[in-house]
Formats: sequence, structure tokens, C-alpha cells
Amino acid sequence: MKTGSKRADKAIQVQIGLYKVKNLNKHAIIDLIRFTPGGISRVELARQLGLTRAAVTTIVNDLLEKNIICEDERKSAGGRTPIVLEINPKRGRVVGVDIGATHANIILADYSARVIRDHEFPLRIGDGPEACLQKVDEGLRELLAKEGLQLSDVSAVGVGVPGPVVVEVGLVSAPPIMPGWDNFPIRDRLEAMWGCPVTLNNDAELGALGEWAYGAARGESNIAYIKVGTGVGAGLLLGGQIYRGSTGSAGEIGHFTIDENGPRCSCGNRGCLEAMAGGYAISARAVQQIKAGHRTVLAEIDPITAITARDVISAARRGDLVAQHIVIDGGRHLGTAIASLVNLINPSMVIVGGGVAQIGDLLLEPIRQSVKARSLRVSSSAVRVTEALLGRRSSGMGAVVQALTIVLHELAEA
Amino acid sequence: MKTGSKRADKAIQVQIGLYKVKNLNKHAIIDLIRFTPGGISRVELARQLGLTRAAVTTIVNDLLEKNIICEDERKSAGGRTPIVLEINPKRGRVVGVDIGATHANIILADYSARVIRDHEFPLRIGDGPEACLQKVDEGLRELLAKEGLQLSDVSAVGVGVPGPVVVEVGLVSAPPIMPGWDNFPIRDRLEAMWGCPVTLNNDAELGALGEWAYGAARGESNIAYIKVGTGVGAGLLLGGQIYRGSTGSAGEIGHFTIDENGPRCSCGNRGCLEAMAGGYAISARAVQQIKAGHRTVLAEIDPITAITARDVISAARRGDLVAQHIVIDGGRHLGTAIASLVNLINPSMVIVGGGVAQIGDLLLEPIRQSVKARSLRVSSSAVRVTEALLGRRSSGMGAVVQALTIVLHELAEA
DNA sequence: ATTTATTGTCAATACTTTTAACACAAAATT
DNA sequence: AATTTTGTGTTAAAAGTATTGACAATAAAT
Repeated sequence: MKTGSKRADKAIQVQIGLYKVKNLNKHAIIDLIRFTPGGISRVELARQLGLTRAAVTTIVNDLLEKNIICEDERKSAGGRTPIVLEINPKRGRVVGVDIGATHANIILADYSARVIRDHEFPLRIGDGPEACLQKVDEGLRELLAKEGLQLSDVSAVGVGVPGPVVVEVGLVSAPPIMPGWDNFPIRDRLEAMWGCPVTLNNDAELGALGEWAYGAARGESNIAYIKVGTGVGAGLLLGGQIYRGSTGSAGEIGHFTIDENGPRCSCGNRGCLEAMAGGYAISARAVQQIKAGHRTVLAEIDPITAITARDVISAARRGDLVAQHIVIDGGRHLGTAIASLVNLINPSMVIVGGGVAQIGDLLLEPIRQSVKARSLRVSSSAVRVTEALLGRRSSGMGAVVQALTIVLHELAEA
Repeated sequence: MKTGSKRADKAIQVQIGLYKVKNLNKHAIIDLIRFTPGGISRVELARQLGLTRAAVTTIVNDLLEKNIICEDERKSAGGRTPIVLEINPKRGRVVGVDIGATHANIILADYSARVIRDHEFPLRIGDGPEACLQKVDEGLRELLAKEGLQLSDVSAVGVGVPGPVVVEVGLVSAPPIMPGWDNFPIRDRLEAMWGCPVTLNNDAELGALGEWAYGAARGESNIAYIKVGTGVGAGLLLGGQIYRGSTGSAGEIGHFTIDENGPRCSCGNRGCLEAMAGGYAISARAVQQIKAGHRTVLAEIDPITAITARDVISAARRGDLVAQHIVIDGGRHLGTAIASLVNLINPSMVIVGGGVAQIGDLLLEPIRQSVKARSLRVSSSAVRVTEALLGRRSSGMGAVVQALTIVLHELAEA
């Protein structure tokens, strides 16, 4: 019947969070601009969103007026040179914080998500929220000071933590590895401290988001980011959106049963992935190998109970055979779990990140082999298993994405 | 700035397929009407979709004019009696077909998805597409004849098959248990045979959809439907939508590795779920028990190699202890796989359906126990494990939902 | 009978998008 | 060098969809 008012098909695909659906197309345009590397022209926007050029022009003019985007370089084509639109980087700054089990990472970025400066420092999640958030606060102030900036120069902050997050409220619920944080009002506390909007998310989720936005998974719709650190967790991005499940604890593959008769896990079960391939399992395995008399540079560490997964990794990288075997075995177990994930989720990409992932193919190859062997051909042939392109910054960049999501859509609405 | 043209928040959540996003709110209203049991008033529509009553009135009037919906009964409330809107059942009929490994099920339903008549008959998927589709065609014609109807009285048909479906094209790709069907143009063939639109989907997906629309999972957003039959497969409904993965093969839990050293599976690996809890595994286990000298009514079947999973189930239901133990063991293995699914997906509900599921708690209890023991508390305490409310008709009703989705939104667009 | 609460409609208005015509710019062709 | 082709971006009028705010309808409570 009527033909008018056509809403963009892809608008729904493009959107990240659940921002107000008012001005759907305006938000879709913002997102398409920010997630297209090198900017995008009006015509291309129109094509991808199924809108007319005229409609795009009006919306774009509005965004230009508000100084959210800017017309930048030009690229040659067939006809008239298109004007490339980008998010205006000079408009302001946001911060992404990735709080891990043993380290925290703070990233200061401009509105087009370019890193201005970042800072990583040790921190023990077990010290509880008060002490940790204190340290993060200090770290942030320090970072800002180095750039001659103040907290008031930051428009929003995204924060990632290694536990199940109730996003709407901004706290973690029943986290396995964050003693003392249960139900602590993390977001509210930080908003009070910093005087700007804060979003709290799970770190693996943010890893997936970061890699999707600026890393290895650009343009993919169904991906899993595997964070291999002290624990093992997955962040899922399904149908173009972060998937959190019904209570925010989706992606907990650390306690996948891999061997019903395997070693005991801290959760009480046997043969959990974490008990067989996590950071603790890796160092424990090293100790065991040394005691069994295998020759390795790791034996020089004293006491041997102080051996960390990091030590094993770096020994493996330097060619230590025992360490390499430990890593390869870990990869095989990881692969078994990832194979199940691939069978269930059928992603187009699996990205391995986190501390342990820095070794690259030594870990990836056994994973790929297990996945190929253990998952259905339809799924395994459709999936690429790669390492995180953003390295240790995946989650931090995901946090930046979330911060920018708040800021940009807020600005557009105003 | 502007206030006008507010699109409904929930619209995106409500939508099932990816129908044209033009007239977004009209489609959202149709869906909300069809999936609200007992109908829904204009005011309630406005509330749930975030629209004004006036806007709803105009859209509803349009739908009334087109005879898609009707004003039906009335319910008392506080003030003026609301007028309840429902899909007009008299407007036409659709058909849902569930093609399984050993049986097919055809459902004839009116536009408000009420079953007019259904028909189940044996069929071997291994006979290939030509023979099977022939049989389905005969079955449908027979069914229609009994109601004095013809094919031209059917507006659309939804079809489910037990393999990975490429929905856009309407065929299966590399199905593990559908020899001869690979790349056969199922949808095109059926459309040519029946002269009406046909959608092809995976049967487990349809099970999830059917239970979500009219069964145990009404109102839930993240569910898994586990189809336990000859094989084991899961249908996922995540974020209110069917989730198919990147190549349409999501939900293949049949080859989850449960025990790295378990029995060989037809897929070449060891310890797959299907090899430990599928229909074949169950009957094989029964034979083994009989040979080991255990007393069971199943021993009366001659030859014992002819024992089917159905026989074991019915024996278990009638109290045979050996059969019950076999079922319980199967449930435990299923539970292990489901626990991994729960950890990864964090659904609010897991629905167990398919042939084997008819025994109820005898199978469900061991599943519940395994899930509770093997998945994180955050997730396991949020999930309810129940049996399919629609019984053997879950997938067929899902197919009806798909058929209606085509028809109703097509009518609304015209 | 009157008040109160809730449902549904109508006309005027506002906002967003389309339509259709045109201006602009660069490459390909004559 | 002039012309054509192709592609990009703008503008004004028209169409479509939703909001606003006033009002009518209807049932329960007082």
C-alpha cells in the first residue's frame, strides 16, 4: 500500500546496544560511520542502509551541525569524488578500562577510537573492590595528567571485569574469581568518583566487541572471543550483538566438562577446561614435569611453586621443549572445548586472546587441529581460528567502544 | 529536539524472521497479537510497544480493514471494557510439516494457529528426497481431503527437516543423517508441487520456535530445545530470535565430546553425545545388557537386534528396571552436554523434546541433576529444564509459526 | 446518580522519508 | 578540447507515520 517512511533494513543489524530506538536511522548512520575503517560516503551509507541519498543527506547534515562527524579526505571513484564522513575525533575523549585478575589496563582514546595513550599496571582482583577501584582511579588520574588533561575532559568510561555482569545495574553477581565483589555497586561508585557516565561489562564480552569493532573480526556477525588467562572465558557476539544470556553469564566455558574423570577443579567437578588448560593448570603442570625429572629452563626458578603461566609461556617462546609441550597440551584441551562451542554456536570466527594467547601458533595450531577433528564439517570448515589482532588491548578497546556508544548516541539525541 | 515518529522499543524484540522492516510497528503489532494467548487490547499493545493509543488505533484499523485481525471477546477490567484483538482464524489455513528420521507429521491449522487436524505417518529419511517428498505430498492431500479442502485452500507451508538448512535457498547442506538430500532443492520442489510459498527450516529450530510460541517457553527470550530422537540436536532461540549461526548449523550438540575415551561414534570421534545417549546408543545398550544376562522384558523381543529405542522407552515406562537404568544413564550423559550448553548460552529454559522425551521425569531428573552439578550456579539456578508442552508436535507447530509469519506479514504489506 | 478509571477515536500538527528534478565533479569517449 | 557517461550530493514538494490534546464511551466504585 503506502511506500513512504522506509526504515533501514540493516539498521537493526548495525546497532550495538539497545539505545533508544527513536531516530533509528540516525543511530544506524552513526554506527556505520564509526565502524567503517577510513570513513564512508553518503551514497554508501544510503546503499547499505536501504535509504535514499536525500534522507541520508538530511541526517548527515544534522550530525555535521552537531559536530559529531566531520567531512574528511576524498577518494577517487568513477564519477564525482565522494566526501568521506568520519566521527569527529577532536570532539572529545573517552576511556576504556580492562580490569583483569592480575592486571588492569587503561586506554585513553579520542571520539574516533584512536588510542591517545594507555597504561597497564598490576592489580590483584582478590584485594576487593575498594582497593582495586582506588588503584584504577589513581592510574587514570596519572594517565590523564601525562596528557595534561583532567577528569572533566573525559566524556564516558567503559569498564570490563572478569565476572558475570548485570549490565543494567552495573555490578557483578556471584563471580567465581572476584572475591568480595559480589553485588558491590561498581558502576555507581565509579560514576560518583569520576562524574561521568560509566558502563560495566564482562571482559570477555568486551574482547569480542573490541575485536569485532577494530580487530580481527571486522564485519563478522557471529564470533566467539576466548580469553585465556588465569581462567578461561568466552565472549559471544551473535547476530551482530553482544550476547549475554538470561542472567548475564553466557560464555562461561571455563567449566565445560572435557573429561568426566579428569582432575578436580576448584568448582568441585572433575575435568573442567579450566582445570586442564587454565593459567593455574599450566603452572601446576610445569611443576609436575620438573618433579618427574624432565629437563627445562623452568627448573631454575626458585621455588618451583612460584612458576607462573607467564613463565611457561616465555620459556616455550624461547624454545624450551617441555614448556612447549605443556602449551600444546593446553591447546588441545582448549580445542576440545572450542569444538563444542563451534558445534553449538557455528561462529564464522573464533578469536583467541588473553595473556596466554601471546604465543601465537604454538597454541593456535593444536586448537585448530582439535576443532577440525571434533566438530562437524559444516561448522568447522566455516570457522577461522585466529589470535587477537589487538593483543592485550582487545577488552580495553571493547570498553572504549561501549563508552563511545553512550557518548555518540547521547550527542545525536540531544 | 524533535519528538515525533517514535518507533517501538520492543518491535525489534518481537519480530521473528527478518521480514521487511518497512511498517515496522505494523508487523510488531501483528506479532504481539498472534503471540499473546487470548488476544490483546489496543491499550495493551500501545503500552508494550511504547506507542500512543492513537497510533495503535490507525494501524489496527488498517489490519481490521484487511481482515487480518478481528475484534473478539471482551474481558472486564477497571473502566471501559477493552476490545480484544485476535488474528482472524477464518481468514485461511496453513500447514506445518515435520519430517523426522523415521516419521513425518503434518499439521493443518487456521490463521490463529489452532490445529484443525493432523496426521503422523512413518517415513524413512534414508529413502531420499524424491520418495520422501512424494509420501509427504500424499499425506497432505489425504489430510486435506478429509476436511473437504484442496491445496488451493492452503496459504503457505512450513517444513522442518533434521539437518543443517540454508534457509535463504531452501535446501540442506552436508546433513549427517539425510543421505541423498545434500543440496536437493527441497523448497523449490515443494513450491512447485503445492503452488504456495514454502519455508524450510531445521526441525530442532522449529521445535524451539513452536514451544516458544505456543508451548512451555512462552515469553522467554533465550531458550534451547533439545530434540532427542535417533540423533540429538538443539534448536536455539536467542534474544527472541531463532539463532542459526553463520552457516545454519548452530545447535549441533549431538557430537559434543563428553568422554575423550568413550565409544566410537559414526562421525569418527570418540565419546560423542549421540554415541552415548542417542536412539541407536540406547538400543545397543539394551542388547548389551541382555547379553550380559540382566533380566528384562526386552529380552522377549526376537531377534534382540531389532530392539528400538521406542521399545526401551515403553519398557521403562512399564516399570522394567533394566530399561529404566538405560534411560537414566542416557539422561545423565545428556545432562553433561546440556550443562555445557547452559554454561555457554545461559538460557532461561531448556526444553527436552523428541521421541525419547515422552517418558518425562525418568529422563528429566538425571538431566536436571547433571546440569545442577556441572554448570555454574549463576547459570544453573536461572534455568528451568522441562519437557515439551506440545509433545511430538513441537516442531510441527514451529513450522506452522513460520508459515503464518509469511502469510500474515505478506497480507499486512499488501 | 455521580465520580473515577480506563479504553478508544478524532483532528491538527510534527517529524521523517520519498520523489523527482537538478547541480556538481571526475573519468571515458569522441 | 568538447562531449558523454557515471557517480555524488542537494533541494523543494509530497507522502507517510506518529504525537498531541481534546473528547466520547463504558464499566466499577462511591
